[in-house]
Amino acid sequence: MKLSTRSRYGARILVDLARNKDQGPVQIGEISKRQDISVKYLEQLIRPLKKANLVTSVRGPKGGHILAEKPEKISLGQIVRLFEGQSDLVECVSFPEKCPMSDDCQVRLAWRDATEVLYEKLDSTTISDLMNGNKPEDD
Amino acid sequence: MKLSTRSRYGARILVDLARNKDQGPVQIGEISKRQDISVKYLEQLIRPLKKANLVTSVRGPKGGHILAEKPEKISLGQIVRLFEGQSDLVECVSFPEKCPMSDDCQVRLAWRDATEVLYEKLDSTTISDLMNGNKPEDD
DNA sequence: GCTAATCCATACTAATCTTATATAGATTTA
DNA sequence: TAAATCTATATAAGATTAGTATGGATTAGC
Repeated sequence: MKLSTRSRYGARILVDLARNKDQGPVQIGEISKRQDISVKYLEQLIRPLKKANLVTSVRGPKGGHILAEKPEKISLGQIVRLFEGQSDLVECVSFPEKCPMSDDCQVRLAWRDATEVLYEKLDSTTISDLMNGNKPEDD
Repeated sequence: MKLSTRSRYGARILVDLARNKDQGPVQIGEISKRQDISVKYLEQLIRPLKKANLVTSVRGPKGGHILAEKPEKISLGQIVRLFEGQSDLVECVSFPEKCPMSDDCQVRLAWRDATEVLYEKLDSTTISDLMNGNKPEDD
């Protein structure tokens, strides 16, 4: 039960943008150096962030990426839901039809409740909570 | 971010044993039929459950498997920790040395807190909570 | 117009993990 | 003696992950 690096990197990218938002659009190359993530992989990760309206971009020279929302408005929950193919702990939580017993399955309800508790926590943690501190560029 | 089937099956096995604890030792063949898990796979899954002292076994004819603890004493948290190779959401939570920035990384602390909240919930959910209901043998 | 930059799509791959199944027995006890 | 657990290891198919590679199209500052 492990978060994908995409979620972890996604969080780091947004924290990086939040930290550097005073200096105008932030270029992928800069993020790449600071976060040690390849430019090409960053391109892949930023795309969904843009689709989700968490990031906007400026094209052309001096262009780059900017947070589209205030850091207080972006939560880890949003990021994780965006990047995890399956955001529930078990499939039958969101797709009860995958299991013939789902109707009155106590175990399913337990996985569902645990998933909910987890996301309550993630949803209440924002980029703003994470951007302070002594340059924790990692994880 | 998905639980392995081993955790899910582990929970189902223990619930099955709890439900059938009045009829003496429960044989792997019976569990296999009820839970639709192969005998050989069940053997693999029961071994760690025994090592963790959640199940005891009786050998020989009429033998089988019995819960070693009361259902109220076995939690989903124990099961998940037992079966998930990595029980934290991200590696650096338990192994900060994996990341050079772990010392004062805010993001790491957030993943740690989310992991903790999740396990608080799993630890407070017991097999006893799951064994009632209309035969939910699945998930 | 040149160039720095984002944007887009897709393909490939290496490695790892998952989910079993298979094989071949040793041991225990009704 | 036979039903059952126990042990250990090997194999394999499939999925997923984490990236890299390829090859460009587009935008806009200078």
